[in-house]
Amino acid sequence: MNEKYEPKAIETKWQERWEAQKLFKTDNEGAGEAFYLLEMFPYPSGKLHMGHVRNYSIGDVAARFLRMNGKNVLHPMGWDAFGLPAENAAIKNGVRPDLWTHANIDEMRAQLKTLGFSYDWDREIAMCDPEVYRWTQWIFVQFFKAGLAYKKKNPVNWCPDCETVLANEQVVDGRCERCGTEVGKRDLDQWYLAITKYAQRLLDDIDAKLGGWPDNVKLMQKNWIGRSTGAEVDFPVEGFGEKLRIFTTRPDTLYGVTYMVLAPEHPFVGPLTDGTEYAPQVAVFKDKLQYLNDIDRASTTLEKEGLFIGRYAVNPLNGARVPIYIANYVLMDYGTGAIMAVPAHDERDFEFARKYDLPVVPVVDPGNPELDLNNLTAAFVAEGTMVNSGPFDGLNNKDAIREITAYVEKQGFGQATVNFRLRDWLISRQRYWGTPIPMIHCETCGWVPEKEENLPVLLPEDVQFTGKGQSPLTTSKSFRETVCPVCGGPAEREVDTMDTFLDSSWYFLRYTDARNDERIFSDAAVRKWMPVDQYIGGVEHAILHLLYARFFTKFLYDIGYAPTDEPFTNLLTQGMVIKDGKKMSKSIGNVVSPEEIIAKYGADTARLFILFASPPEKELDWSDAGVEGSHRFLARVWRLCKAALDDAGGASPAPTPADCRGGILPPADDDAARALRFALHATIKKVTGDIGERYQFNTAISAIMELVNAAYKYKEADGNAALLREVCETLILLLAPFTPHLCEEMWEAYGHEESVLLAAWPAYDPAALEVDTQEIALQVNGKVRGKAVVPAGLDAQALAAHAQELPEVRALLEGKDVVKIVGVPGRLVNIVVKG
RNA sequence: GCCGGCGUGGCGGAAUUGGCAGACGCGCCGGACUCAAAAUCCGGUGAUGGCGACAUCGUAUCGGUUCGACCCCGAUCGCCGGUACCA
Repeated sequence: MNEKYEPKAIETKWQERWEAQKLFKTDNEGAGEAFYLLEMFPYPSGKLHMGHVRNYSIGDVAARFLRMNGKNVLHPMGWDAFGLPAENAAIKNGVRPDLWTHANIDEMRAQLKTLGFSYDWDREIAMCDPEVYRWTQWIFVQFFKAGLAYKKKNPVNWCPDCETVLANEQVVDGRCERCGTEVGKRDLDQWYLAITKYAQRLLDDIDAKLGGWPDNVKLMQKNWIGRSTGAEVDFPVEGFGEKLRIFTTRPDTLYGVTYMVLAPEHPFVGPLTDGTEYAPQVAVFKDKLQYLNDIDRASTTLEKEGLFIGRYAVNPLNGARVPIYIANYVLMDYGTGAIMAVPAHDERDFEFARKYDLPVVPVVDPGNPELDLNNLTAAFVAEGTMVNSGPFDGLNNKDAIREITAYVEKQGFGQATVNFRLRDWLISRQRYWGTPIPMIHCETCGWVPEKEENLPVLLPEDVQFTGKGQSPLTTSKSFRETVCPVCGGPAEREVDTMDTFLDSSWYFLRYTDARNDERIFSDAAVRKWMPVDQYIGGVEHAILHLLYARFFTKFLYDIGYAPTDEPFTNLLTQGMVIKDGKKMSKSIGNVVSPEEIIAKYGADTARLFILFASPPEKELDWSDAGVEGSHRFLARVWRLCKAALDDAGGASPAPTPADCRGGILPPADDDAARALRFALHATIKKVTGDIGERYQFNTAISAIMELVNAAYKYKEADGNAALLREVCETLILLLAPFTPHLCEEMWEAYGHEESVLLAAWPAYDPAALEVDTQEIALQVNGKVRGKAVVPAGLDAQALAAHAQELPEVRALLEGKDVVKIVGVPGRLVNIVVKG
């Protein structure tokens, strides 16, 4: 071993050796219990950032730990390679998107290797590879065949900057998720996936099957799916042939309806007003709304505005005649686009009623004498007793929901319904750099899928990147013109490509059998590995990616391809990397580049610091001084292990770990040695639990630091060289998942020929943790008043009894009246006294 | 607004779930080594009072439950995240 810890040479040496030995290659037939460990794959932007380093360091520690524990670990990496930046580069600089992307992939792969991550590169996939997107297209065809992919003309979210449509999920605060531009609306004919058909299952399985997911992610998905139960009720309209259907979650308030509201875009608005004196005002009102963008339209702070349209509806329950309005606060794309308004019990309706002087009829009585029901100052939305509701008076309103719904159904006025907030997934994109939608339009046969044996439908290369609102594929005549797979007549290909979220919705399945060119993956392979045992990634994917991936997996399960209908058993969402209280970003200028840190301190230091600074799921506050500290620690470990090795007579003959632990080396059995052994085995126990069960790497590292401190103390006191060597040998194993290069180098110096990754994870020896006595705290009325040494293993009662005899306790109790004594084994004795 | 989460030294964070608050690291202070510095090693470091063994206070604030509360309950304040006329 060198005198000094020099990471540069060590890291390159071991990275080359690992690669040459294919150390990280995983065999589908390999021995050991299968464990699928996955980190979210990156978009190949070209440069790794600290978020990546954190995500992949967490995964790599887990992977190496599991391997050392005898698991057969699948730990793959790939590229979410389709997407806008490549296309923008093409528009701006005329670079081919595929070349641009592959250059970035090469650069990022090299960076990942300099960090020493243990990926099986033989399974690497890039979603832009035709051999991969072939299967993305195949899945789309299966969706189509199952009736779950359809084309529909609809007002869609349109990003004027990206010049493409966006899914609801990709509109964040009324802005494009990708570029931040305000999103508008356009009427377009687009492909959808019917995710709403899976809404109930996606919701139910959150509680039924996602026990290993964080609660906040589960809640976010639940809210996003947004199930609400209620009833649809038909209101006859005076002088109009059709009934007006509304959706309500509060059928108990049906007797309190004082007006109706339609969304301005509601199809009835025209027929109800055309040719009437109200028509011009209605036109003006609708016009005004058009000028509002989505952000203002959706804002709750926008003042409610409405317009009476001159017609009346009739409440089917009590025959009340109520006016019909159109208003800006009712949306066409939820429920039926029409509501019954109950101002007494809905805040929005109340606000509107006050403004337009509409009657407020209370039907739920809170039973609060201080509240004047006939002069409400705000809507009453809580529980209460039914009033003004004919036969339902006197019921609790919760019960009335059930009773009135049943009555409505019996009378044929409507029925109980469930509504979801979740919309079908719009997947068409007017872009080049994505998976072509493998559909063909034929004048006679309509939309038909490309034959599966003809997949992939390749991206054409003879396209022009104009950057204008149409898919660049439109400009390729050779692509567009084709023949109908059904009738053989002339036909046209779909020119839009797929949302890139489709790629990430199934990539994890492909890793199980990444080189299969006949099937999306073999049954045996997917059964061997799926579901992913541990998935690790950013919480920003809590809704979009994780919901889509669940949807795809359920679908593939239903058609017999996936062995489970949930993809990810356990999920760890890692926190952001921040600096000076803000997210690292170029615009703020607080970015620390991983390359810099690796160049200065080495990959091991970077990995160690990023894991030590914070528990994985929390935010990580970057600190340059902290990095320095981590580096110092590694140098300290190096010196300790070198000294221990030299003092114990060098590497030769190389003892096996078992020799070291079992004791062919001279025994040391004094108090100091026993204390160090205790520390060693307590550390093994703690680190094993922290990595294997809790995923709390920061406390695992601090425990290792404590062991190092204890070893130094022992060494300073001229401790036994053989024991010190034994401790260091185990220390190397404990640290190996975190700082693999350093540990390989030391492991080799300690006389081992095989990689430390192939060594067995140390097991703690319970015998070393046995003690005769232990120190406990002495409390009086819950306040610590002293310490005492007591025999180990006393139960609560025996401990309390023993305590009474202790001189320390007697001293504390002088002149006091003991009420009782509480003993907590191994911890403390609390003496409760009077006065 | 609604739904979550969080609030602990100068800083990052421990306290494995009701049992010795502040582990570990950073920073700072002191000592050893050195001609000197760096590096390294050792020690100290929540606040207040005391030379001192020690005492009092202390986990956002106020109150409660308990022998015992950072942890459980109630109220308040602040920050973060999700979502938002979803009927």
